[in-house]
This record gives sequence, structure tokens and C-alpha cells, in this order.
Amino acid sequence: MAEYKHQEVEKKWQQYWEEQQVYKVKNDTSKPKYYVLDMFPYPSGAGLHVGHPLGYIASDIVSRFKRLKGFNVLHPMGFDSFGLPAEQYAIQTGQHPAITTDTNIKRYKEQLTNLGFSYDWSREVRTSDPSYYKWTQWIFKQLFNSWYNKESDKAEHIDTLIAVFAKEGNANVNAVCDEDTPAFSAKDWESWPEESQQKMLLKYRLTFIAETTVNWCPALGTVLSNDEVKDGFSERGGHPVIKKTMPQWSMRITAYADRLAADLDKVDWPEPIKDMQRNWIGKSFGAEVDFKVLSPNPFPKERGLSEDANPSSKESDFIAAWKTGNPKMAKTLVEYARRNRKNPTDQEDALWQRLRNKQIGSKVRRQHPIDDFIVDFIFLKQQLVVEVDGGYHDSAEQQEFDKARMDLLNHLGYEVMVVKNEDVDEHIESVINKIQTKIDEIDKNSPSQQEKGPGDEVKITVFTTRIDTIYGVSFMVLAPEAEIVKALTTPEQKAEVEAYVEVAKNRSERERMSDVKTVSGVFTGSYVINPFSGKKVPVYIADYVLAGYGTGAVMAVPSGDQRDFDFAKHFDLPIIQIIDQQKITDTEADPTKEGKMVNSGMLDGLSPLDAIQKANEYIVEKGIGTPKVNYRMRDAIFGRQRYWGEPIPVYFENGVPYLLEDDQLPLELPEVDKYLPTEDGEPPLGRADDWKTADGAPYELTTMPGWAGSSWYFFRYMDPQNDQEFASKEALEYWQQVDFYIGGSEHATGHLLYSRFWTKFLYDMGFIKVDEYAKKLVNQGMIQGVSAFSIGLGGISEDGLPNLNIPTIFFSKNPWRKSISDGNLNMIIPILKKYNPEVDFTDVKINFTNVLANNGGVLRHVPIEMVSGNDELDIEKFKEWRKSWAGEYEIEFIMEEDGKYICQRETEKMSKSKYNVVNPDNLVEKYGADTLRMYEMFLGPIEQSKPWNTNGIEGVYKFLRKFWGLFHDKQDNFVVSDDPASKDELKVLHGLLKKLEEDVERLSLNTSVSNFMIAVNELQAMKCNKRAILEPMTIALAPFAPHLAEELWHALGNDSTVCDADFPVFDASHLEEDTIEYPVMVNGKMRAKVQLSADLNPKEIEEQALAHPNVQKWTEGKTPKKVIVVPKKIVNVVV
RNA sequence: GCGGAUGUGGCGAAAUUGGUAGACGCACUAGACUUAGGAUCUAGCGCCGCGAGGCAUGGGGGUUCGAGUCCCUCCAUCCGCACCA
Repeated sequence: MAEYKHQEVEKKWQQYWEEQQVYKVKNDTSKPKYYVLDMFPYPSGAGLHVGHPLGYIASDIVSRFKRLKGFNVLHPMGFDSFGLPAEQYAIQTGQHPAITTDTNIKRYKEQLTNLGFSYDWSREVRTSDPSYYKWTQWIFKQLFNSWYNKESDKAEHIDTLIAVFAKEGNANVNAVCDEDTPAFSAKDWESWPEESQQKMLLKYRLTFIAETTVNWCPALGTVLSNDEVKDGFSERGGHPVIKKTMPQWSMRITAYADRLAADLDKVDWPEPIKDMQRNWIGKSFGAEVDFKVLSPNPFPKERGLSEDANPSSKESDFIAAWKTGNPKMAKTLVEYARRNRKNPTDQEDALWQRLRNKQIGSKVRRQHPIDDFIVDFIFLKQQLVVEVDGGYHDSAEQQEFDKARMDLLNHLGYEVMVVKNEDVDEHIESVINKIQTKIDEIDKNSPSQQEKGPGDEVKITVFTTRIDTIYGVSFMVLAPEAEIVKALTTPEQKAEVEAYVEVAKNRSERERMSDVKTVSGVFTGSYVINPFSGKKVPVYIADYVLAGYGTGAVMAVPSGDQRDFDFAKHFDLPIIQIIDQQKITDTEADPTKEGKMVNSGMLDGLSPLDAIQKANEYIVEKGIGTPKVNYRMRDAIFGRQRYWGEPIPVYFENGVPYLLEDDQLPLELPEVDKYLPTEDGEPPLGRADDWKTADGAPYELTTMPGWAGSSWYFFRYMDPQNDQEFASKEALEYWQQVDFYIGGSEHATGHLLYSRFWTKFLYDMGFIKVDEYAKKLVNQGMIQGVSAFSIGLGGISEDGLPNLNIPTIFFSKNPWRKSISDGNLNMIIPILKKYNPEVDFTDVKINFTNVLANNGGVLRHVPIEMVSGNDELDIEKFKEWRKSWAGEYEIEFIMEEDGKYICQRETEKMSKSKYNVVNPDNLVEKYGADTLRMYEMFLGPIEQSKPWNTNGIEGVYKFLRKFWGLFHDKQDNFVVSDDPASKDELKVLHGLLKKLEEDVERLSLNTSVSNFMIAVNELQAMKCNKRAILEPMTIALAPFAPHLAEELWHALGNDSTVCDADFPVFDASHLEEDTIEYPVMVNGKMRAKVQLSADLNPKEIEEQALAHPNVQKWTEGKTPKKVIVVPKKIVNVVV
């Protein structure tokens, strides 16, 4: 057999490709373009394992195939080189992450090159390269400078918003913005100082900084976005994650929720990915409905000042006007208020001067009566009281009085802030700031824009998707975190509620999740009125209601919702059937939408769907609610308290963020002494000296998350060296978007969603022409590792406990099983005796299960390279390894009957620590890159996950050698004939071409490989060595086995690379058959085969088929009831 | 709980629109050539049965002349989301 020397051949052509720059891509407009993209890897220290190239091989085949078909193919590669592992490594070793990253990239490139990929390395991008992240920062700037206009349904420059504000305030602005955005007029806008204006704009910008509840990972010292948290643990590293409120950079991805969901219809992506994204966005249609709060004032009027004997009407009116004071005490209150105003303390006066006239954007009153009291300052709209603590509140009596007063105020719905005199004297700025923050926070949490005093009705708004079931409401549940809870809680319930809220706050995500089954909650003591039925229903708090979804309040309908049902059962609340077809059991609610409404007042008799419509009309008409679309998706947290990421191009002045100018970009990562947080808990960038502008304004300390750089890299490849734009107009115009994208499905709700978001944004702003970046997406499956285990007992003494005087005994698979099942010691006693000749082991019993449990870790991973395909362990290598690794030198084995040691196997993720990583380098060396490429494709459908198994690789290797053999004689001389090809040979070639085109088109690359094998087997049988057949086949094989094809291509006398050949044209005429073999079925079972001429008509086919002896036999001579003839396919005879 | 995917020989898998189930490869068996074989070639290889033949695509049911493929139902495994009102 001819010999194909893959090592020589592959090196030779890899060198040639590099020298000739065969894979360099021009932005050439004469050819049609085709853009093939792999998800770029994070260059980890472990290098590539055989699972990584699966997708790369597939995309390389597609790229090369398209190139042969005459396309100008862009097939780039780069590195997502910012990320946690390099930083963790840096923390441990002090090694700069850039150095680690660089080393790893070198290794990756080498491995990729060895596999013969056709990447244009001149277009390589690295997200951690300043010339790249300059443009990531630039895009950040664009987002900061934009707002989302719901009217035009796209992002617009912030200047257009400022213009509107200056002209007419925000009354007519329909934008995606913070929930707490207050209404203001043009006059307000103009009167505000710069900082206030900037703060207002932050509520609209697409990237913004705001007080947010975040996923905080203490172990990593950073926040994480929702997609980086899995089951309450960080995706990277698996550390616990808790909820925490802190100011954070965020991206307003929710602005695009609707378009991100809708445009999934435009792309050819796997349905599971689309479903995951839809699910993540979580659009639901429903309604918000207001429930009025019924809350009798439970406080007896016995404290504070005494009631007036005779209030004058003037004073009463004055008090009544504010709706806050007790009218019966009008005279006294007014008197006190006046007196206090005339004689303010220095501190009160100082504060008043800073707060009056809406200086902090909200109106304030001083010395204001509330019930029986006078408070120092009050923001009526926010119901925030500010008390200046004068220092005379020290006596026990006074303290009790203060507490009662605080309770009353709280109960009436006021929040009280106490300010110390010293604070006002010493740092009034920070006091003002605190008040401002509080006001902003309250504004955010109460969407209502009207001024409302406690005299106004207090209401709770709920979100529901089943407003039809509103007559079935028997209680209401609030999230424990809801602001209004404090105000609703009656004194009797106060202790219980506070305890519950406290517990809820401190529970980690993980605890909360693992405890889904337990029903818990507390009654607040308050009631609300069902706006439809007028019924009074109790208000509870419970942690099954999430503060972050909808309004954080739920109208509970136990008959239709299982959680409400469980809650009702637990607290013995009524369960009201509201649909006639509802089947409610002792343990289950029925959420059906089938049937007619019952017990539902005005909705009775309607179907639930009609009832929803009618109820929606009703709430709008009555002004008690509005239909509403809700999304599950939240804005994406964008800052990370880490070092190894893109710096955010922002500096601060007076606490307000400002962007750096374009010519200041890139803002490069500073050097730091350590990659840890500072002593005050600030991010690592806080360690950098001079991390501020030339004017001394401090830069932002957090960096961008991993997904920032990967959200737009596919555009950079189009024009990677451009330092004027992220990519030129021409390049963007020519390459448009990715035609074929391949990568893992694990990025479904991360990278794949964020990229779509940024693409849509760049589209809105006119920078690009497409609003989806990848036309077609394919998910390659994961290749798992198959781990091998040895089972060792680490020295067992006579009582079954570990004894270090005795060597570790390793059990082969079957003896171990047997030992466990019968507790049989026979096998180890000889060994034990060998080391302890004086001990008599006859009566010793060992419970193997106990030994396993007590002597944990006896099941040990064995490096898979020491284990053969039939699970047999190489004892010598193993001993050596154990010795170097564990320092053991006494090892005993208990073997199978045939003297072999057989390992246990298990499929797991490939990882270094499991010793199950299969390195492609070894396989490339042994079999060649072409073999590995084709074998990986041959394993099965590309999108399927499967455990790696090297066993079949010989088959593919054999195939390549057979193909080589067609060109060579026994002495390995190149012998190709120029004789014309025979009909049969042409049939083989064109049969292959046809299948190849179909298979590559639908990415069925495993069957492509099969088809090559079939063709080569047939040609070998024909002893075909004709150029007319072999040359086209060489071209067709080039995408799969580029090295071998290149070698043969040149041997055939061609000078240029096979990559520039034309793909052979398929000619159907070679496949036409004169005769067709018809399978003949009798009653659906195959009974005979008939060779028939291809041009017979159905009638003739039927006659011929029936005449066949086997058919005669099976029909037993009866006349067939029916004969089905499918021309060119099959005949079926029914008897 | 919700959503999705998958289930075919000893193993990886084919069967694109309903038309000969198991292509191709691995492993295995026998043989040939060989000093040798972890090279190469030939033949065999779903299960039961000596055979004729029967049974077989997770289980059960249905539609059809004909079902791995379509419909219903149940089971198992994997993935994603998970108190989303």
C-alpha cells in the first residue's frame, strides 16, 4: 500500500499557505461575499481540547466550500481576551493578565494553525487590545449619548431630547426611562443647575448609572449580570451570589425588548435558541389595576399637644387645607408652627436656605403640621419628613415620645429622616446629598406623579395577566421589599412584619430557590378594596412575590393560581371558583381559560378571553388601571468591580458622570500594584495613581463586563485596522452581516442577545445597514470527556479502617462490584497477610460501603491516556504516575480473571482536573490534521452533544490512505492516467458531487464523509486512476482534507493553490439509469425485487411485478385487491 | 412546574418530501497474503430460528396500500427557565 506521510505533507502546505498568503481576504466587491464566523474563544490556559475545533472545522469546511464555489469568503478568528481566569491568575501570581493572555493566545494560534484552518490572521482581533477597545469605548459613548424614543421606536441622540426638554419639559416625551422619572416643565428644566439636568438625563440615557439591585458575588468581589448567575452561583467559579443594592452602570436593553423578541422571526437561528431568548425577554400581556387601601388610623389621639377647646374657623381651614394636621387642634398647631418658623435654629435655617425653592428638584415645606405634631421639614409629594435633631431629645420620656411620633408618621405613610445638628454644621453638602438620594429613591418607587398627601387615597397597583379572574381575588400579596409595606403595617403586626422582611432580605438567592415549596408570609393588618366587587381583602407580604417583576404586588386568585392556592390553604383564606369549568381539588388550583365566568358580577357568562377584554375596557373607563405589557428581562448591569476589562470612558464632576472626548480614547488600563480591591473596598482601578483627568476629575473605577467586547467584534473583522472608525462605511456596506455563525448554545441569553441589542442600536444610529448581525446560526454540540476511574482502598487495617502500613489496593471493575455485593474479603486477605503476616484475618468482615463512605475519594480519576479503548489500564504507567503524584510505591492490584485491570467509565465535562482532556495535538501528530478534521465531522450531526471516543479514527485514516492509493501504485509512484472515464466511474463522481452539495448545504458533514468513503471504495474496486475522476474529487475533498488535497493537486500538475480551483460542476445526466430495481411488497412486506426498464409506464410495471414468482407465491394466486405503483420507487400489492 | 430536544444493532450513526430500516465507520468472527502484523485484501455481522420464516426504530394506541418518519398517549434521558402574577 502506498504510504501517505501526513506529517511532512501537512507542514509543507501550512508553510506554503502562509508564505503565499492564500487566506488573505480582500474587501473585493467583484465577487459575491460570504461571511463565515466562529464564536471567538476565550484563550484559557488549558489550550484547545478536541471539543473546541468541532465548530471551527465545520465552519472551515463551509468557508473553503464557498470559496471553491466562487464566493469571496471572510473567515476570521480572534480572541475574547478580557476575562476572569487571567485576572484570578494575576491575583495569585502577580503576573500581569496581559502577559498570561498573550502566552495563551500564542498557544491557541499554534494549535489552530496545526489544524489547517483557513483563517485570515491579518484580521485577528483581541478585545483586550487598546486599538480594539478604543471602539468598544466609543460605542459605549454612543449609547450614553442616546435615548430611546418610543414614538419613532428607535434610539436617538440625546441632544434631541435636551431640545424637547428646553422647549416643553417632559410631558410629551414618550421614552424608555427610569420608573421614578418625575414630570417637569421647560421652566423647571431651565432653572435647574447643570448637575440636576445631568441627573435627569441619566434617567433616559441608554447607558446610565443608577441605584440598582444587583447580583453581588463576594468571592469574586464583583457584580454579575443575570446571565452570569446560574442557580444562585456564579457561572465562572461557582461562588455564591447575593442580592445587593448599589449604584451601578447599566444598559437599557429593556428598551429593545420588543424588537429583540419580534425580530427573532427574521433570522435563521435554531428554534431552541430563539425560544430561550423569547423566554428570557418574557413578554406578557396583562393589566395594572389599582386597589384602594382601607386603613383606619389605629393611633389613639392622646399624645403630643392637647386638643383646642375652640378652634377658630380660620385656623381650622388653614389646617384643613394641608389635609395633614388634626383640625381639632388647628389653633395650637398653627401657633406652634408660626412660632417655630420665626425662631429657627441655626441648623434649621441653614437647611431651609439650601432646600427652599425646589433647589433639589422638589418642593419642601417647613414647620408643617401633621396630625398632632409639627415636623421640621416635609416633602409632601414624597411624604418625606426631615427632622433636625436639636440635641434635647435625650430624656427617656422624650425618647418615648419621639418613638410614638415616629410610629405615627410611619403609619400615616411618611418616611422620617433625622438629621443631626453637627452634621448640618459640619458637612451640609452630604446632608443635602442624602436628602436628594432619598427623594430620588422615593420618586423611583412611586410612579404616581400627582402630589398626594395622606388625605388622598392610598392605593396599591397590581399587575395581572388574568384580569378576568379579579372577582376571585381573596387577598393581596406584596413583595417584602415593597416600599409601601411600612406604611401599611399596623402596630399589632409590626413586629411580625419587620421580622419577616428582615429574614427575606438576608436570605441568599440560593436559599430562596431551594425553598420554593415552603409557604410563608405575614399579614400586614391592612385591607384593600377590590375595585370590581367592592369586597375588602386582606394584604399580606410573602417572598413568593418578587419586587422586581410587575409592580411587586399580586392580586391573589387561589382558585386559578397554584401559588395563591397554596397560600390560601396555609392561611385559611377563601378560595372562590370563578370559571364554571374550573376543577379545583383539595390540593390543586385550575388555571384554565376554558368555560364561562361565574361568581364574577359584571363578567358573569363571558368566556375568560372576552372577560379580559371587558375588564380592560372597564378599568380604563373608570381610571383605575390600564392594560400593560410586561417584560421579565431587566436592564443589563454593565460595570464590573474588576481589573481585566475595558475601562469605562467616564469621569466624574460633582458626582455626575461625563464622557471623555473621542480624542482621549482609548482610555487605557492603568498599571496597579495588585489586582485586588482597595482597602476601602473600591475596585482594583482605585489603586492606580493618577486615574483621573488632567483637571483632576476622577475616572470611573469599574470596568466593562466580558460581553462588551464580544457584542460587536463581528463588525470589526470587516475592517480591523481602521483607526478612524470601528469599520469603514465601504467595508460595512460590502460585508453587511454574518452569513453563517457557529458556536455553542450556552451563549443564548448572554452574548447572542447582547450582540443583537448593540447591532440594533448601531442600526438605529445609522452606523450600520443591518439590524441583525447573523443571518444563520448553528449551535455545535458539546464534546464531553469520558473519564476513567480506578478504585483504590487507601490501606485497610483489620478493623476496616485506613491503615497506612498497608499499601493502597486498587480493584478492577468486576472484583470491586463483587466485593461490594457480598462483602467478601477473600481477595484482599492474601494481600493483607503479605504485609501483616502475624495477623489472622479469618474472621474479619469489612463493610465496603462504609469503607467507601469513611475513606472518601477512593474513586479516583485516572489520566485517560493510560487507559485503552477497552477500558484496560496500563499498569506500569499508572504505577509510575501514582508514584510521582502521590509518592506511593507500594501498590497492589486486584485484577479481572484474565489478569487485566479494567477501569470504570463515566461521561463528564472535559477538564484538566478530571484527567479526561483529549488533546488534539497528539491526534494530529499520529493521524494528521486532515484525519482529525474528517473524524470529528464523521462523529455525528454537528449540533449533537456526545462523549469523545477516539476509537473510530482509524476508519477515517484508512479512507485518506485509500484515496492517496488511487493516485499511487504499490511502490508509491504517482500514476494517474489521462484516459477518458467510464460511465460507471462518472456515475460515482457525480453521485458524490450531488450528495456533497446537498449535505454541505444542510451541514450534514458526517454523511459527507460517508459519501466520500463510499465513492473511494467504489473507485478502488474499479481500480480507477483516471485524472478525469480524481482531479474533480481532489477539489471536492479540499474543504475537508485541505493538506492532502493540496498535495495531490500539485502532484496532478497544478501550480496555484487548490483553494482557488473551481468546484466541479454536477451533471445529472451521468446518474440516469436504464433500469431500475423495484422492490415489490405484498401486504406491506418486501417479497421480491424486479429489474425493470426505466421507461415503463405504471401499467407495465404492475404486470411485470405481479409476474415475479415470489409475488405469485405470496399472493397465493389470488387476484390482488389493489396494486400501488410509485414510479421509480416501489410496488405494493394488496391481497 | 413551564419550554425545548433526544430515544434506531455491541458502539458512533444513516434513512432530506411517508416507499427495501441499519448506508458509512468502529468493534467482533472466519479466511487470504505474510518471517511477523496494531499493514493490506476477501467474506460474514440487528435479534430468534437448522430452515422456511418470524420479530425488530423507548412502551401502548391510531391514520395509511405502506410509518423510524404523521397524530394521540405514556415512559426515560438531556438542556434551558424557574415562585414572572
